[in-house]
Amino acid sequence: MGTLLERSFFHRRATTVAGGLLGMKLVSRVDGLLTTGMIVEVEAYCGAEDAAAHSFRGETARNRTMFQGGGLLYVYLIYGMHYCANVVTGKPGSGCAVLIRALEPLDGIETMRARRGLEETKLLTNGPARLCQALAIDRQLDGLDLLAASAKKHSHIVIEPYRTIESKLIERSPRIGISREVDRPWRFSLRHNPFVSRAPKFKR
DNA sequence: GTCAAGATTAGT
DNA sequence: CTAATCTTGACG
Repeated sequence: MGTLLERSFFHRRATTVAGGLLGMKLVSRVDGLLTTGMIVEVEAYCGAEDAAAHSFRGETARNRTMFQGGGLLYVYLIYGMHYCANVVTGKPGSGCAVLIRALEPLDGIETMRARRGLEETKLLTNGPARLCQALAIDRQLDGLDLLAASAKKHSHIVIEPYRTIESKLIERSPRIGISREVDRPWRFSLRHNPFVSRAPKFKR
């Protein structure tokens, strides 16, 4: 087991936390099955100052967790069929979070293959909804505290330090799949990592 | 109440 | 390129 992060790690700007999450290990224990992966791609979303964020227009039943403060897991359903996982950042009320977009599979790869119905390792966790399916993350886990890892809990999700990433290996680019605030370079990914969902692209 | 769009993915 | 699939938020 690795070291547990401090709450203060998450109480910073979403863009800062986003860069800090690269190289860390996302650990899932669901149904007694362990699956983990190194975070290689994320995107920052920040409340009232970011029209692309779910929290932009204030708190609703769906985005409630985004306003509960750093260190919680925010999970939402998109396109009626896919789940996406975010790490809430900032202080309560700020409505900021970091979307986990891709992982490099580490432990429990056979479990991931079974959940995804695929053999190809590269397609297991290289997308926000794909990694949720591989690690069995769904709306039931929304609001879970990433710092309250308890061996007693049937299911838990935690993040722990894994690799130190040099800043020169971090690439910033525009976020994917949004229609507002399209030029903000708030997507962070590890250069040369084959599990990044899509090659970074910039407007020309 | 009605309705279009959505932080995506898999398949043609 | 498009279907899949359904919740959410905007508007009246």
